[in-house]
Amino acid sequence: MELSCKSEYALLALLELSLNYDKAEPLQIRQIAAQQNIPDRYLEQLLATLRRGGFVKSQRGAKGGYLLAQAPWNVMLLDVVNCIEGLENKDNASDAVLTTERQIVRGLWQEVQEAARNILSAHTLQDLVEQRNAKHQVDLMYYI
Amino acid sequence: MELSCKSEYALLALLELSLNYDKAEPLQIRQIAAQQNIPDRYLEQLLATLRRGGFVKSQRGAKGGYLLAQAPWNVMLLDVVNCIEGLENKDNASDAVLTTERQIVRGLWQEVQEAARNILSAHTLQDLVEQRNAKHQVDLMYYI
DNA sequence: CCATTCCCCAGCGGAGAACCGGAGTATACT
DNA sequence: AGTATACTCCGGTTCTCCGCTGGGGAATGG
Repeated sequence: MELSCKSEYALLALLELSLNYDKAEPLQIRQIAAQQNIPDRYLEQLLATLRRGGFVKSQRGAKGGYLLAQAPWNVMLLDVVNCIEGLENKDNASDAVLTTERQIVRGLWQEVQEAARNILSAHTLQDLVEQRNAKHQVDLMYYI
Repeated sequence: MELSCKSEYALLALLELSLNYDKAEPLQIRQIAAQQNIPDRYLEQLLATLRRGGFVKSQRGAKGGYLLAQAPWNVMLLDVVNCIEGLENKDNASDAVLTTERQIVRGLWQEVQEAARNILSAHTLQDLVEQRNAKHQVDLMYYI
């Protein structure tokens, strides 16, 4: 389980697109990148991956950009991370001759991974949006 | 949170040393490496790290080798992984200007990490030993 | 037509993982 | 004391991936 810079960028982009979900016009890479301080040429690749994963739709040409392909409450964060991080089917069954001790350590690792996956599959993009809005409310209150 | 090959090797070595804990004589790198199919010159480095971390004691010279520095039930797996993986205090507070969205994503990541840490701190080397012995029992039953 | 925007491929610098060698040093056995 | 054994410390190599940048091409709206 990995939550690298890559995943962070992807989640930020999807969050930004979620905030824009009700509007009809697409968001452009540049806008998202500027908003979240992400290098735009890099974000482009991540969005391409997300598009291939079916998370976003793209529209080319002038006034083009990206749109969320699914409703924010239907997108589990685990799926996003898996898509972006690559499902990494490790050679866990390789060698076929794992010592008893190795099996045990591997079992432990499975446990850890599952705990992580449980958390990530318990949240959707919608949750992030709501957290963001809640936090924004608080910030506004302090501002006033 | 990372459970790389490195950590696996380290845990295997410590597990092997735990099985040897009651005996007085030390285990040599070669023996551990051969037992678990680990490249010995690599294992050497990991054991050096574990020694600096206070997990094992070394004895030089002929009939030398490694010994567990603490009782297996006192060694939390989380500590081992932290020692071997490096505590990696990321620059989470860097820039100081994290967007609201970034804070949220970071919070999510904290959640995941804590879940992983909870599991790793809930187990000690002793648990691994017991699992191993239990599994060995089963294997013997099948063998008979 | 043409500016805009996405699309694809390619590479680069740095970091870390996994691994290998060699010279030095402490210890035990004889 | 002398030698073999084994750890210790220093370094280097290879490989992969991450984060990032660049160039050329294709589609689209005005």
